[in-house]
Formats: sequence, structure tokens, C-alpha cells
Amino acid sequence: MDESELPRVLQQLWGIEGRSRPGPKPAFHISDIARAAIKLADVGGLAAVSMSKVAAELGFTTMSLYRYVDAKDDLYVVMLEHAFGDPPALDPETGWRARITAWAEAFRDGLRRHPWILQIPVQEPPLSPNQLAWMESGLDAFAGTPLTPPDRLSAMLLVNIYVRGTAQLTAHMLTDPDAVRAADRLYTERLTMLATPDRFPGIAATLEQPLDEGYAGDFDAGEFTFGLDTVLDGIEARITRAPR
Amino acid sequence: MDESELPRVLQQLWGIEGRSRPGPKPAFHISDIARAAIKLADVGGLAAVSMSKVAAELGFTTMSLYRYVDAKDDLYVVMLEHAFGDPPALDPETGWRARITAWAEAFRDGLRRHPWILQIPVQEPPLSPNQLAWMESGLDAFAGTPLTPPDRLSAMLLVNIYVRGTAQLTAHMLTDPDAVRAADRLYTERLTMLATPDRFPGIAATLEQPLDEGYAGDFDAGEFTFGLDTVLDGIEARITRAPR
DNA sequence: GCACACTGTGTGCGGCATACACAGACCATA
DNA sequence: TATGGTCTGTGTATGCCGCACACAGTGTGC
Repeated sequence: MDESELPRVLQQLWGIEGRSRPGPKPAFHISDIARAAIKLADVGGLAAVSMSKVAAELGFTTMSLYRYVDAKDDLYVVMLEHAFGDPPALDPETGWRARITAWAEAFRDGLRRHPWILQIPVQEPPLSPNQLAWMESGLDAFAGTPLTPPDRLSAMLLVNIYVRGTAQLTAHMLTDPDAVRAADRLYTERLTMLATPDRFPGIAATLEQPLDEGYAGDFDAGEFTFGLDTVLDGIEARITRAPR
Repeated sequence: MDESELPRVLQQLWGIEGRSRPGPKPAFHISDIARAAIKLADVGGLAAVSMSKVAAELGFTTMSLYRYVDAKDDLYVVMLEHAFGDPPALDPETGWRARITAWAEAFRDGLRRHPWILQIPVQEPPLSPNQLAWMESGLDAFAGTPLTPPDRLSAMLLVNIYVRGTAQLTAHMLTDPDAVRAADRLYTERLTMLATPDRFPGIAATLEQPLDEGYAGDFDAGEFTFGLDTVLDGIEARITRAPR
């Protein structure tokens, strides 16, 4: 098992540098690529990120990027690694619920800052440093509970999935709040038209409620924590059931 | 509010046909497009679906598809609508837990049959007939519970998110079980190498367990229902708390 | 029977990821 | 100090892709 087996991008991200080599010095670093790509994605979504645009942003040619990144997918890995800041520092004094909640909110904030993250096709489980740091942080939230390590992993993944899922519903990838509201109204209108009470009584009943929040609505902070609490109640049930 | 405001694809899917019009009869129907596209995606993933390939599969030119579909995204809508069969018939005799579990498993089976569904970029909430039927079916699972309609929607979405999320983790888009196992072993190796106990004690502890299932592992049926039960425990807590 | 809306087709454009050959930069070794 | 080999960024080219647009033929409502 050799470190050199790691894909080049991961080697770069982990700072595994080969011995000094002949040839010209690299003109930049993958973190520069990440910065440029993230800048583009923040403005125009993931669709605005192309090899040529990133290269132009850096002032280099398209093909030069391939000296740092094997393929477009690697670019996504690099972006993801740099988009999130450090995982939150969790107060060991508080209970697991407060800790995992803080973790979930930090995660959600990251997704809100960089909505394009949700557009990245998930291919492989994470192996990059900061991603693992977030994993570790999430697992750490369950320190002191009787959950076994695999159960902690499952619980963390459950929260992770919840945050991702709700963020997906919320965003529609739109950042403009007016556009979101307009799209929301349009959706409700169309749904009201199509989901007639005779054929879709359940959906129609949902629409009758005064605030039509929910699926298409503005999934605000209150909704978020309410749903998260439901998930945590389930985890709590498992904790209570676990042998101490 | 006029039906003609609906995007063309939705009009087609709902079978809203304008009065008989001049001009040649259409040579095929969007369902033919769906069938061809799904066939391609089942074999080669979503990347194998292009306008030209779908058209070739049908024996027509690329541009002919645009008479039925406004853009590539509409093609995804059509594929999604046809990929799932009818929603499961839920036994009203059984409890809500059994019903929503059956619904979740049917949903999971659909995703297993057509893994490319998870690759489709989510853009808009569903408005097509079969999608609404699945929504209705999911809401119906909570019939008889004291949950309000919006709460039923939230609960259904929670389960929906869970199934999608776990399917995402499981698949890695791979259908070949050997490839999955190999990728799994490789991932565990690399993770063991990178997540050293000093820096990542939580992750390392997870890896020490005999079966390294979980994140990268084979998320089998047992894991699925176990995690689902956790979610349902959370919903049950809410049901118990709800005013009757 | 005729006007005209609508059909499928052909061509073409701009953008994309990326393969490959190349000229120059630089370190390890002699 | 000289030099060989390796690595750098560049230029060019290929084959896809989604899709705009003009066109010739079709068939219904008047």
C-alpha cells in the first residue's frame, strides 16, 4: 500500500509532495484553481464553471489546468474541499443534541453560501482533508453517548442527508429571493390547478392550509430546525434503547 | 389562470390536447421519447442520454425531438415521469408505519431500477401526473394519524429525503456488484491510511469495527430499514406529541 | 379547394472536455 | 560547470454536445 497510489488531486490536497524534481516550477497551486472556480460558481452556478473559464480567470490556457487536475471531476473535488471552512468547534460541555444541531447548521450555512455544491454529481465518498475533518467533527458530536462507532456514523449520515435534502428543496438553486417567491407562487397556482381534490385529496388538503410553506415554500430556519428535531428524536430513541 | 400557461411538456404529460390542428400528424409521442431515453440511461447512465442518441434510437433526427420537448431539461422531466411505475397500493388495514415503509421501499426499488434518476439535477418541484400520484400515495400513508396536512407533507418529505440520500450513498452509480466491492475495499484502504487515529479518532474508531459497512459499504436492506426506523421513530414522537 | 399552421429535416454555430505534439525551464547527476 | 532528462505551460485539433433557424412538405378548418 503506497501513498503514490492516491489520485494526484488527493496527493496535492494532502500536501504529499514528491522530492524536488527537474523541470519548471509550477506557476500556481490547486488552491488557486479552487479559488477561481468557486468564484465563478458563486456567481453563475456550477454551469458557469468550465475548464476554459477557470483557466481564463487565472490568466492561463485551458490545458494548463490538466497539469494539476486529471479531469473535470477532480476540479469538483478541489472546489468542494475549499468551499467549506473549518468544521465548527463543538462545545463539549453541551449535550449531543446541541452539538449535532450546531454541526448541522454550520453545514447548512456552507450550502447556503455555495449552492452549487448541491449540483455537483456525487461520485465518490470523501477522502480530502477538510471533508474528513467535517466527518470527524460530526462523529465527535456523539461523544459521550452510548452509541457504537458505526451507529454514530449512521446517525451523522442521517443528519448529513437531512441537511442536504432540505437544502435541495429550499434552494431550487436560486439566490434571488424575489425569484424564489415568484416561482413559489407559480408552483402553488399550478399545483392547485392540477391536484384537484377528487383525484389528489391529500395534496389538496395540504394546499388549503393558510401558509403554503413546505415543499416549494420558503424552507426557513424554523422549518429547518423543526424537521431536524424530528430526525434527532429518532436518534434519541435509538440512544435511549442502546445498552449503556 | 389558464391551462395554456403550462409548459408544453406538462401539457403533453397531462394529456391536455389542443383541438385538432392543421399540419402533419406527429410521428410519435413523448412517451416514445421517454422509452428510448430510459433505455439508454439504464445501460449507460444519464451521460449516455443525448438528444442525438435518443433521436437515433427512435429513428428520427435530433431536431425532431424539439417539437415535443422545449429543452434537454424537459427530457429529464419526461424520463422521470415514466421511470416510476404506479405508486404502491397501501393497505389501509395496517398502521401508518407499515404503509410509509412500503412506500419507501417501493421508492427505493424504483431508484435501484433506474439509478440515473439520482443523477438528474433537481430543478423544480414535481408537477407531472405520476409524480403527484406518488406524493399523494405518500401522504395517504399518514391517514388516520393526528398529523395536520402540512405535518404529513413534512413527514413524507423526510422519508423521501432519506430514501434518496441513502440510495445516493449506496449506488455510486455502479451496478456491477464486483466493482462496488472493489471500490469499497479501495476506499477503506485509503481511509485507513489517511484517517490516522491521532488526527481523526472518530473515523478511525469506525474503521476498527469488523464490518466496515456504512458510508462506503454495501448499504443493504437491513441497514436501510434500520435507518428508516430511526426516521420513523422521530415521526412517531411527533405523532405522539400531536393533539388528538 | 385553398390558406396556413404545423411537421420532420438539414445545416450550422458556439461551447465543451480533452488528446497530443512541442518549445522552453530547471534539477540531479556527471 | 555542463548536460540529459523531465516537467512546465502552450497551440492546435477532434469529436461531442445543445440548440437556433430556414425550409419543404403535410393535412385540417374554412
